[in-house]
Amino acid sequence: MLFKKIRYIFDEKGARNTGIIVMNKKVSLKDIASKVGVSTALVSYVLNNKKTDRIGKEIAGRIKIAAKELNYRTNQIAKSLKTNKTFTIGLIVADISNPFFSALARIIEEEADKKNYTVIFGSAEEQAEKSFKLINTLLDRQVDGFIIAPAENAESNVNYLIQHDVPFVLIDRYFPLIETNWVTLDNYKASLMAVEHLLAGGNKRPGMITYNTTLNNLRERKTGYENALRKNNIHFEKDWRKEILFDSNIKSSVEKAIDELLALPVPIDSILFASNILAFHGLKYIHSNGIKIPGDLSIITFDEMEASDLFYAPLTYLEQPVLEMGQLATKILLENIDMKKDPVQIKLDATLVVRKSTLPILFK
Amino acid sequence: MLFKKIRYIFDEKGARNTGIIVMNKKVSLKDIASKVGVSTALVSYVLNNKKTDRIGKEIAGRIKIAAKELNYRTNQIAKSLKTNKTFTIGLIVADISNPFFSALARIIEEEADKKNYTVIFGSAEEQAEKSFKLINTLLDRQVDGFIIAPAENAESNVNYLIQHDVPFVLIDRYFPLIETNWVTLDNYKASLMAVEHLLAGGNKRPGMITYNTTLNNLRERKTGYENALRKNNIHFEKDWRKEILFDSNIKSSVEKAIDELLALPVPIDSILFASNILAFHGLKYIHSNGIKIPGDLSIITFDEMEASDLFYAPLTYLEQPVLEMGQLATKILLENIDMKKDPVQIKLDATLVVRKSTLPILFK
DNA sequence: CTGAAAGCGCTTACAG
DNA sequence: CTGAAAGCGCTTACAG
Repeated sequence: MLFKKIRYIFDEKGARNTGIIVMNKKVSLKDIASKVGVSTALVSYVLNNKKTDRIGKEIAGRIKIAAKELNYRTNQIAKSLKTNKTFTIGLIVADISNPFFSALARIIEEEADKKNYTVIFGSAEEQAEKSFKLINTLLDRQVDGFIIAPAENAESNVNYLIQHDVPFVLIDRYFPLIETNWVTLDNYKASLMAVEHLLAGGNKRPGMITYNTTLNNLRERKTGYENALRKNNIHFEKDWRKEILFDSNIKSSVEKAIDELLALPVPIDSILFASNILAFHGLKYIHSNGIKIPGDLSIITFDEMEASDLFYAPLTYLEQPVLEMGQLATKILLENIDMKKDPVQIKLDATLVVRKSTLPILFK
Repeated sequence: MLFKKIRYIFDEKGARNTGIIVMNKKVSLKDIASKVGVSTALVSYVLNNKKTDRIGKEIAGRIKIAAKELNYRTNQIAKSLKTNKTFTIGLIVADISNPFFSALARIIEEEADKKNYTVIFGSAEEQAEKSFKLINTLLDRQVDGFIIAPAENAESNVNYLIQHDVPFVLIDRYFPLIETNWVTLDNYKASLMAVEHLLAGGNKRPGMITYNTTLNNLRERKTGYENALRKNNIHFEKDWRKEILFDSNIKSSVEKAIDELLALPVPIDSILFASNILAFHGLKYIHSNGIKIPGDLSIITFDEMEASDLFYAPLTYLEQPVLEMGQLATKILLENIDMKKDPVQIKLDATLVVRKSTLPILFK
């Protein structure tokens, strides 16, 4: 990756002297300095617009011209070594190919770029050990900070960052006991809203399909569901809620869960899915079993479900403010990189997008 | 991002001398060297497993222990400056949040990680200028090479990389006149196969909806379509093919295209969509107009269309071998980083996944 | 078997 | 207004 470059040797007056072909060499400050006949220090000052008041206009002009002529590009690695700053942030999510995370990645990339930061990413697959490995790999590369969607049981990772004074912002999930920056959805509120929407539509026995995890975002979705029932004087039967293991075969687990929910002595009449992936598999199964939505079953889910636009009953869903989430996380991180600040903790509201899958019973 | 670290001063024998608290300092080779009482050179050799035969076992052991005790982590920036190698690759695609590209990103990340490479990404939004800017930003950061899905008219970007001797592999698209590494789908063959599938099902007038672009992957899809008609003695009417502008409102452009295809004196009886995005919008519109698939219209599309699993007529599609594509591109790139090689050009076959949307007319 | 020294390409405190 | 020099944290050719 070396530049083939013709470098000329110049005398003090800048007149071309000899043409010597130097292969595989990028042009450095030194090349500019020797072309113009000044020190590298001066070149550095001029190109970085520092001490502008103290440097002769004429010489500054000549330096800039020479830099352009030689097609100079600063070696950020060298600069980083000296300044101890890489203008790079590490993004660690569960899986970059998950639509939610890739949407976030895109937004973070754009926000970062505005401030001349670059993004390195890694997928930790919901595994704390993988995440720890990634953190260290990226720290070795001297990233200035992290945006992380932490895995279950990754408290130690987060504490590691705190101990080492590394700026970071958690996204999507956080650990209630650890005082740090995070930006997430108000999952409790969203879930409560979802279930109350089901109840308002005339449903009496809402079920829930979620993951079996201690991740607080999903725990809050469970609590929201429970409290919505309580508030509405509906006794919560624990058989109404099914929890899927992260590392199980999601498809068959969801199918089994639905079978069980519908085989109850008094079956549930509606389902809240805790994620689009769960909803996708659930919907396919429900549909293939000839169960009518919303007639037999009302359905609501977290996360946008574009896939259901083509379904006869497009799904009602809780839309996450991904744009705001990504922008805020990046903003908070970059501020913390510039200067250590007090932790900022932000819960954003979901938007309930009502569609056919929760049509009230009256109109079914 | 500095490590708070307690550093001790040791005498030549390695016995702890004084405890001085040094804040915000990462441990360096020098710290290990002074702890063990050897030169940094020796420490470097030991930790990199170089010249192992020449270094005393005992001293090597002490160095390794000290490194572990001090929690040493090598500063890759410093190493990169010296070795002129960053173990970083740049990934430039149109949009990282596009499922096709985020799937590729995930695979590339994994392949790269196996060889201790890290990935920086950027979205060029199908704009050659944005792509050029990204290339330079990442070059400044001394990436070792690139994987790029080049934008239309980005030949100059590619030539720039060639001139500067930067290793890279094009993915998804390439420029026929530029001799370089690339991995793409055999778009011509895939398109031919798709149209012949439509014809074999009894369709007589297949239409096509694609983008108006000179990108060769999409051009090949056009040629494949034309040649399939020719091979089967069907006269190609140019009104059968509609081309959407990249920067138009995709949804309304697709709707207009479908209106026109169906308003022909003798309307088309089937449609090949050149991408999942086109198909998604097309399908929604077709469905909302009460047109039956495959009864009134057979549909086939490029790219997986998970979304249509829930549709009453799941789409027949041409599946791209994303895994193979990502792995090959990464492999070729890393080989080229290690040593300059002759260009490798690979076309991979699509898999035709037949589903209900192209049920033969006999069975409609 | 081991170390002193130079150097990667920058920045910047300091001296003039 | 300008430059010489040190130093960021590594690697490695060279000398012993």
